Amino acid sequence: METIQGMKRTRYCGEFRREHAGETVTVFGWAQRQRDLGQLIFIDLRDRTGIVQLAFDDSTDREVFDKAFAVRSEYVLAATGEVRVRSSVNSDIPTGEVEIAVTELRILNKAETPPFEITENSTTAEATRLKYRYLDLRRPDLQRNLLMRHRIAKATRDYFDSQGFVELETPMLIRSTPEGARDFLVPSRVHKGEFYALPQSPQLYKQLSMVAGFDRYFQLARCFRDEDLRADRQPEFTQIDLEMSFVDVEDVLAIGEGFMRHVFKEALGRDIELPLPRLTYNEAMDRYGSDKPDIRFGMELCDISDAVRGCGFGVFAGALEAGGTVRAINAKGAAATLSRKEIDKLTEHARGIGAKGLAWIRWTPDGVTSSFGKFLTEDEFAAVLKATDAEQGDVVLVVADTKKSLVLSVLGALRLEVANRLNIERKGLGLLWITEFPFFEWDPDSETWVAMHHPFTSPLDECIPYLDSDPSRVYAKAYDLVLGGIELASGSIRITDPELQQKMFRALGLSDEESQTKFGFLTDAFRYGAPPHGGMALGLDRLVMQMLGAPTLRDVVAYPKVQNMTELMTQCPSEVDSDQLTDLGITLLPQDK
RNA sequence: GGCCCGGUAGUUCAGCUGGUUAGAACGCUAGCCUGUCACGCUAGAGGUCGACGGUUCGAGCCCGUUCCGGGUCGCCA
Repeated sequence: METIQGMKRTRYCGEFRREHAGETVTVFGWAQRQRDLGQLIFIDLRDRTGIVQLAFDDSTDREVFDKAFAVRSEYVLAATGEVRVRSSVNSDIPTGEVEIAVTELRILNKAETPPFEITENSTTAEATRLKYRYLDLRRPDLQRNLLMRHRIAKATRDYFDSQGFVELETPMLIRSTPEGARDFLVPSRVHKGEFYALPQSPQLYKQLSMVAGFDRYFQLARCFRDEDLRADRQPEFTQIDLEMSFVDVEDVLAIGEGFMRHVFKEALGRDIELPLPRLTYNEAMDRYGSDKPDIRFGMELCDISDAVRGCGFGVFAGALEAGGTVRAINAKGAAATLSRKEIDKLTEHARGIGAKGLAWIRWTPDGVTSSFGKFLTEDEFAAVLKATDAEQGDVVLVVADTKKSLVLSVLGALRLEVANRLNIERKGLGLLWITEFPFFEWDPDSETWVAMHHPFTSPLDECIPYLDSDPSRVYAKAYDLVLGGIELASGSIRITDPELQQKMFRALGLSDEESQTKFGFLTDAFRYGAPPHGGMALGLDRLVMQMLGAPTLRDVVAYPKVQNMTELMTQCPSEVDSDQLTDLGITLLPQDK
């Protein structure tokens, strides 16, 4: 092993071009591959910018040549030599016209054979790569992803700074307010038996910062939620968190749109047309069966209730009589792909998410087959075909239920499932706002109205009279930003009227004492002059994922956790010394297993 | 917690109806090779078939349990 003493990098590996020929340079990096041709050795030297070829031949000192002979994959090297034009050009790489004729080579560190090759588009199982994440991160695709993440974060800070936002850091050790997601708890050593929580979001602090007069706040905030993972959900993640004073919904949306335009332009060079399309929550549910609709393809839901009202099919008639609905999606041209067997699988899928069943029409060149056609009159069936715009080649999937919300959500999920199975092409970014969310949703378990948002969300002005009389008619000044079928951002205008806030707490079943204990500091603050304010939070990880077209968040997070909430590299979480627990006043209960 | 998919050399995979000593490619090791760039050629090493138990004369293959990884539902105000 040798030291780097006296050597200084001239240029990164990926930067060498024909015009550098003749220069004497020093490079550092990892040996991607060594090719030994006997009297001739080549080493591909790699750093985060790319690869440059080191050449050793009969003009090379014997000692240097022997050292090159001993180089293996992933050795860490320093090399000095003259840049020269190659006798045989490699047009596949940007540096392929030149090579470095090495006069000094130092092996800065050796490397064991890595458990998988450091190459782009690795086929190695993700679990293996995550165990050796530091090797995985050497791969060009992940390097590019994380460099892109850096650029996006930089563009974010630039944009909000240019719009007069101030970046404030909010605490990581905060009071637990177990309303929404589960908190991660941190035991207090000084106050035994008491706990901090890690923030699920800086929500309350950013609102307090508005009371403090900062007017416009933003932060790239680490957030923590102790809930199960998904491809687009990690237990810790980064939010682009912002809050603005003296604003209403339109002002926040304008900033959000301006940000999206800026970040897409800066990071991808892509232009976004403003204003972004908008759907109200109800429109989104009616047309796509989702509050985060993927609008990059069609297959919208259609209401066939009128076509089948009073028909002889008990499932449809029964649902409608009980105040339900019958809706359908038309998978255009899917008859060839979706066999009876495939439809059965979709039926299973639909049952799995709450549907009682799935009715269908399949129109092949051989004719129309249907699970329910025989129960309908010819006119009724024709009306269904018309309402769903069905033609030869189509498959129509129908869901009926007494609960409209169930019908919509099942069809919304089937729409995505079918689109995936058919490999339907997505066009555009699918960027849009969802507005006018309902304020409450009915929870059949507790038989109460529960908030769809946090309790500081302001109702639409015209809905305030219905707060007590008819919660179903109350809509919120809340909005989501959807990108390619995932919820990218969520925000609202907040309540600043202490009386209205109290009313909200009560409407959500919190007693005055409870709300005072949990949120007293906020309501107290609001008594000292709270400006009207609102904001939103955008998932940075999800933004990067969508901008790169990555299939999972793990591809854009440097050190992600896997589904069971562990990290495969460091093996956390882990047990701790009993001394540590004693210090915290914690005794563990015996665990199963 | 439910449902679905997967686990065989370091890596990616094959392995028939349960039947002799579990194969291939890449990687690795050694030798040869002066223009390679996925170098080439020759030889070699490398396996707890995730684990445990069961069925069987015999299990990589069948059954049960379990562990690990992925997707999804619940959950995520």
